[in-house]
Amino acid sequence: MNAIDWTERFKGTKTLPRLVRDRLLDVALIRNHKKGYQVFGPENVPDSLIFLYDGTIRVSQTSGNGRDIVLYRVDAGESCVLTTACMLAEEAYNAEGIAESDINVVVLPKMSFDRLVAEEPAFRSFVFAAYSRRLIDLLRVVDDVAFGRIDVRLAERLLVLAGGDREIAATHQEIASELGTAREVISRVLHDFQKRGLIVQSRGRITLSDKPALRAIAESD
Amino acid sequence: MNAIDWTERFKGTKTLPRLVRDRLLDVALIRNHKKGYQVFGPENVPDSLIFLYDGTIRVSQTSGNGRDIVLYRVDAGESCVLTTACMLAEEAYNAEGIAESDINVVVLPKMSFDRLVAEEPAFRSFVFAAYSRRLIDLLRVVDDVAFGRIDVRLAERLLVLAGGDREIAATHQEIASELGTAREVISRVLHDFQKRGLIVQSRGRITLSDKPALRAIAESD
DNA sequence: GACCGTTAGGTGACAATATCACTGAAGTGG
DNA sequence: CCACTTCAGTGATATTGTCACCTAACGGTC
Repeated sequence: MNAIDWTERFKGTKTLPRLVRDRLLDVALIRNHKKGYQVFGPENVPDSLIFLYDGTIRVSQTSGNGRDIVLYRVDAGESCVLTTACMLAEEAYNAEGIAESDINVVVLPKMSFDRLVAEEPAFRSFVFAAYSRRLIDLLRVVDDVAFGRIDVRLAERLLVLAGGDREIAATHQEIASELGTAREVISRVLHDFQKRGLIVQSRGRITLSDKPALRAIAESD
Repeated sequence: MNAIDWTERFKGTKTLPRLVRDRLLDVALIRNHKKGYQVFGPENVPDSLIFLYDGTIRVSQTSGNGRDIVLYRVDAGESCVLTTACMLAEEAYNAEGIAESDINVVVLPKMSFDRLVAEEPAFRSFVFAAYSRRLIDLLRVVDDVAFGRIDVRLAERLLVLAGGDREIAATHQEIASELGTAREVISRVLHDFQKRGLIVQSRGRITLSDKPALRAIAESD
């Protein structure tokens, strides 16, 4: 028996009968990983299903030459369905999931997962919702990359990264990897934002001094 | 009882017990649509699951100003899982599925679908495989758009569109919509291909006269 | 503090792609 | 033949990406 009842944490498990939940607590493992750990990747295809109990996982795609783009983030309470896709993929792909903070994950063996999907409607719709959510996320990424302007996308991402705060601790390179572009491009646009008084920069740090203006830019599409 | 046994056509249904298949034939509808019909779209979210018996569906995304990009194609024998994602989506999205030829689809009510997923492992893995396939497809699109060169992508797409044939009946605008770029860009690259003797153009028609060379360009990544 | 290596960021030149505004050429239906 | 529409070509310009190189800031060490 585990110390914590993680079944409380997930939409797909918290409404299940006590008996089923106890069985789950029995067969699932809880794992702790440090920030920076690769949860999955091309060379590291897990054979179990992963539920994120605590922390954030950043899922990104890497190009041949060193450029990256962030596809989406998995937050606490969500499952990481791309791993299941990876299992089934015969084609090459190059997405990877990196722990963006220290994380706690619940690892559910494939067999238990299968049984749960079969027997529990609530869990089933949880899983389908997770898949759908990711599909929609990817649609958004495609739209942004194919049709979006870089200043609009940057303003938007700055606001997301800052969250409720005014400060972001990130290098230009890291932000470029968020948006799938080159560092120089980010440097120039940030420089422009600074000249217009929207942000203040120091090494490895950006302060959003005019969030409303950034929001106006982000929403100009 | 339907005239044709469509359950023979799909990986997820052809291995099912006769009894289950007969039940399916009973509850599902077969619909015929003309080329150009919108199978689903932002204004047209179906509440049933769709299986493509015959033909091809082109799934594309539309930007604010008239640009498009093709996300993937649904071929005969596959299911169209994006519709299920659309049902669950609370956010706005702008993907649509258009019949690229006359099509026959099997429309399965959501309830029957649910029951089938619950009761039949073979059907369940068929559905999960379909989701995974689309996720992987979208990863590829993101990769291409974010990191790919336009001449490489065009060469690749020309070969796909031609299939076993040497000729393609498509305007520059249509090809631009495949790749999510502007007509002028396609015109210029095609012009270049023609000067290099790789293709011959006439109005609304492209002949691939040197496929090996195109393949070499397509694979130069 | 002085020294040194590393990383973050700035910048100019140029290439690739996108946008805009226009042109003419090729089909279509009267 | 003549309008009319659709398709394709092209120059000018804007945006974004690439390359080469530089300087500034930081972190250790002595």
